[in-house]
Amino acid sequence: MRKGNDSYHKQLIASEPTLRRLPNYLHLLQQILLDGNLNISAPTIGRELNCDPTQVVKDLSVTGVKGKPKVGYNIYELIKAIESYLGFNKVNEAFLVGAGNLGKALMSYQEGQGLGLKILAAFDVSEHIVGKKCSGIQVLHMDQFMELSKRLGIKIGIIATPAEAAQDIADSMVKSGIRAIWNLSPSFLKLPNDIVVQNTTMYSNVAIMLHKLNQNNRELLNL
Amino acid sequence: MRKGNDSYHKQLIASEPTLRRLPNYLHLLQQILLDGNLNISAPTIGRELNCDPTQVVKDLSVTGVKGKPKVGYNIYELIKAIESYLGFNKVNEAFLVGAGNLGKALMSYQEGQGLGLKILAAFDVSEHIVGKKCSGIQVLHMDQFMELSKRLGIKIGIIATPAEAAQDIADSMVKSGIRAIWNLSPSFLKLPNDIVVQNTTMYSNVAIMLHKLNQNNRELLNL
DNA sequence: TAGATTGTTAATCGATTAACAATC
DNA sequence: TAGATTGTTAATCGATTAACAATC
Repeated sequence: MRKGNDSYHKQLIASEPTLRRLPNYLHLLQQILLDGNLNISAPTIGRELNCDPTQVVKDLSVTGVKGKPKVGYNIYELIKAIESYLGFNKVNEAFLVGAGNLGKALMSYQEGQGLGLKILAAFDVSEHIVGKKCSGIQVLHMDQFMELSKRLGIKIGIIATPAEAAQDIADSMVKSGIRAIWNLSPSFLKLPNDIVVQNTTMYSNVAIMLHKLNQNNRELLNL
Repeated sequence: MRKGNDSYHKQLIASEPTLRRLPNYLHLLQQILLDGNLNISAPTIGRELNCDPTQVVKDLSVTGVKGKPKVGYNIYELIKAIESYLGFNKVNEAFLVGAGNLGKALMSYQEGQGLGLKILAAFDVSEHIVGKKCSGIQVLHMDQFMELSKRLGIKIGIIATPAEAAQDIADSMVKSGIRAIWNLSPSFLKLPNDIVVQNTTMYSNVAIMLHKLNQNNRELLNL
């Protein structure tokens, strides 16, 4: 199976923690590249990102990029490899539902760094926002969602609505052929198993932070 | 050490995955309680949240709440215990810096479910927003941040600014006595080790979602 | 060459899952 | 009582860390 080809790299499956760290590396590398550097070593990355250098090496190994002892990794090559591994280099077209504050925030992200996603259009039901443009993205009425989504063959849906509306929207998304849903509403979606769902609730982050803070306080009090 | 007291529960340390799941349980329980139910079993929670019942049992055990075989847990008791465990029952006063779309989204969360945080004030530098109110929260100029933060003894800071401004703001926060920082900007902060930092970047979520989606596609193609 | 760094393999650590006794 | 469910203990699984040989 393609044994003779050195440049061939079997797609390794990264663990979720690794997957979560890869964008951090990517972000750092993009900055370092701007500074005019060509190579970077795992220990340097570790120092910058406050994590273990051997873990950096392990994480980066999933991309198939080989570093050189004493020199490190070629930054440009690494960036391209991570982008490719994460699918950030492809045009990942998505529809966004919910053009409130959170939806607008996502649309403005798009203008800057990009998120690996290309939001083709946003949908809402409020008269105040439908028909307007946010960060260059047209906001359409939700009525048009199903037809447009089907016609354009959209595979990724983003939900940034209040919790109550989320399940119905998710169902519509699945019906229209969407395969992956990024759910930023604080509701748990019931969906077929073959649909990829990524829940991003703000709550869990606060929970972890408060717990660490309380833990710290307890240690200070010697409990 | 307080051995005779049955109601005494030594504060167990939950793993980060557990901590991440607890708010999900909490959210479900709050809904179930509204439906008029009094008790809930781990298998039921598991079915609702699509996760393993034994894991639910293990996760809930950190709160110290005891369930009854065949009956399950008392929902109200469980809610109170999780809230208390996560520190959501206390008034966790916080200052928010950055009243753009993301900052506004956070402020509107506050009105609804609450996030376990009480945002006392928001700060920004833009004339367009300074002096206004968002979701009932006053937006002040960043110039006032340090003094007010010190005077009120604020311990939690939230950063929802562009990446460039984040490090300076974080430094100001530390200087003014803040002990925990929730960083929603896509930048890595360099801070003293005793400061609790919770980074929440949108990127990692997209990364995981795209990866799962591509993985799914690959499976469909039998690769 | 010497020393730093990669990259692999093994060891440890921790979380999840399974098994089962206790109990309502 | 019988059966469902808790809750603990053990087994498995997986991720991180450590050790070290390879190599530039």
